[in-house]
Amino acid sequence: MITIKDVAREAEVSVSTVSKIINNTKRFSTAVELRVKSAVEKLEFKPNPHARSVSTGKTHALGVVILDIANPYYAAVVKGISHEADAKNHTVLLADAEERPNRERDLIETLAARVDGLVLAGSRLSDTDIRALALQKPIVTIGRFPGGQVMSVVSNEYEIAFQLTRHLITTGRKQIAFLAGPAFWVNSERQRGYLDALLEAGLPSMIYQLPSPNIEGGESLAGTLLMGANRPDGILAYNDLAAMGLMKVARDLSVRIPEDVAVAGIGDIPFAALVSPPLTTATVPSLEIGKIAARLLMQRLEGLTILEPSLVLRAKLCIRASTRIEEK
Amino acid sequence: MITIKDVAREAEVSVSTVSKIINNTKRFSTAVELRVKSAVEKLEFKPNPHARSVSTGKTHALGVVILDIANPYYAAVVKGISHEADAKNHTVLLADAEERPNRERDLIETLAARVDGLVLAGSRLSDTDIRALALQKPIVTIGRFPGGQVMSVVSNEYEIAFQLTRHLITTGRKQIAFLAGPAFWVNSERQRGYLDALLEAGLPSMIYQLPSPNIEGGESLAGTLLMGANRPDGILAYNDLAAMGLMKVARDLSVRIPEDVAVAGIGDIPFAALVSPPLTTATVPSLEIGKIAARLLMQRLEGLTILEPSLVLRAKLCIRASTRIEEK
DNA sequence: TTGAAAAAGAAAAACGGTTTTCTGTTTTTC
DNA sequence: GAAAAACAGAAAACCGTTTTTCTTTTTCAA
Repeated sequence: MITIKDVAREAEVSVSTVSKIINNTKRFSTAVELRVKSAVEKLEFKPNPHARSVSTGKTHALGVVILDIANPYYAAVVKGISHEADAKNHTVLLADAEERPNRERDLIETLAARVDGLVLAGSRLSDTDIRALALQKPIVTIGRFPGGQVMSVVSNEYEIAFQLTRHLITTGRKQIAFLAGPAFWVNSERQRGYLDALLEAGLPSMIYQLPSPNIEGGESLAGTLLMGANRPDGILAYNDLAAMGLMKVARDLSVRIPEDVAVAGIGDIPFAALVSPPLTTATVPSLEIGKIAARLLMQRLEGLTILEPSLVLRAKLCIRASTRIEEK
Repeated sequence: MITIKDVAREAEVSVSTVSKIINNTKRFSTAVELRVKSAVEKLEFKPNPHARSVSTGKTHALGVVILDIANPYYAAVVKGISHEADAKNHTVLLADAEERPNRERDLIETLAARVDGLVLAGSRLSDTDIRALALQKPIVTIGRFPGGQVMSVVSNEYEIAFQLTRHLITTGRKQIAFLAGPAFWVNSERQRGYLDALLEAGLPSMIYQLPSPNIEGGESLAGTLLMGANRPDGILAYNDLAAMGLMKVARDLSVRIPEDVAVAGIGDIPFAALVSPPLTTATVPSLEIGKIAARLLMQRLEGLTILEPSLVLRAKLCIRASTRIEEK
């Protein structure tokens, strides 16, 4: 390993001089500056980030804990975060919680020690836990609203669920089910939106709990739901994955979509447009959400006072064929 | 921040004693041991990993550079790596190269400084570059075969492409196109398999270059391919994403699958079973590939001589409706 | 009982950086 | 033309660990 000492020797200056020139924290004569820079070039010196961190207490890295890397929704969020972090010369370190709270806790702990701040992209921890973490290290959550020191970026969950449900009602559905995700903020809001839309129309509600908010979850619920006594004629799923899992089983069972059952998801992952029929959903600005989260975090790291520590970005309806019935 | 010094003070022992007890690198009297351990408990002391790394030169972390986090294929690979790393108490740090070689280079550089070894899950760098990197730090590639010091895990690409193509031929296809991915080992092998199968059957080959090996790539190629003068009646795509992108456009253009064109992908990502018709593909043991890659890397880190630095795992055909024609 | 070996634990050096302090030279300034 | 200020650069202290070295005590065999 080639260290700052080697550079100092090569350039015939002191170690401190090299350090200051590298970080240009002080100006030197052009002669010295040149010697140092060419020595750095020649030896291909890369400052050891660990040593740097020990010394400065900063890492210039952001940690991102993803709820589930297999959920394409988070892929876009991550790209948003990365782009913003790149722009400010921060490194992004990712970790996949695999929907397991204990694993998430471990990851946060190990990651926290290695970065300046954390983004929790879909957490399974309690609000209290997250608030406690935020006392140690700047944290921004995505899709959660823990309050306290925690900064948050979310979208208008209530509204889109309300609108999607209303859309289902508009197409003439009378028995609309909601496939609920894990009991956290996002789900509550979506569920509220769903319920309020039904209330408004005077329709009954049917809520089913997804065992997991993904393809398998949708699949596992589909059997009872589609073949049960009172099959719904409309379904709003917690997310696109669950909706798509359900649609697969529907196809296997020859339940027609949207004729027999209309299905809507939330998220608008790239695959939502690929299935047949294409999935009605809500387009969540995931890239933008990631960007804002990163921006918020880095502002906090720079010591700026965050004016709006909680931002709500707007998702929009995206009506596709899975709910559309041809005009009769 | 609470440091080892605080613990030493609290336990009324020297710093070195604390260090040695924590890493149990030396035995102490039970009295001292107890004092130190309860001090650690009480103060919730977590050793600073950076300081540790500076001192030991080890990080106990593996870096994983993913070609594209939006490609679900890699999600499974990452899970495989994580599980194996967990089992040996290693931290996994992920980074998303976004299919951009320059970005990949940067990521590798920053990550290399923070970890003990690297997994490149689908690289865009040249074999030479990768070999050069492997001289600095242990590297295992997935889906590449750079040789030199580089360890590799791949699957039987040639064979599955051959079999898929032969399958298309068996279903009566005469004009079979290959949508080629980036010009690296994986693609060459798949292409070879494709070509050899055609050769065997005495059929002509049609190779189209995907602008990018993902949904958009498949979509952008679909227009000319499906509406052009000599439309193929069978298509083997470099991967599932490209196949699915193409299928979407086909549906929009009312080209029937598999009646007009049979389509096959490679990878068997979870979504391949969800589209309509379900996609014929090759099931690549992605989880297992990740596990083996991690195992290989960690063995090398432990100084073990790697007996087989290059492993080939077997993928299997997965025939679904996108190529199947009902018996007439 | 002695005296060498072993044990227990503290002190100090090291890891690779950054930052503060210090020491000579040049420049200013009047 | 002398004192003060500014400048250039080196030296030393420090960050939080581990590891080596050193000192003091204890143990145990002869």
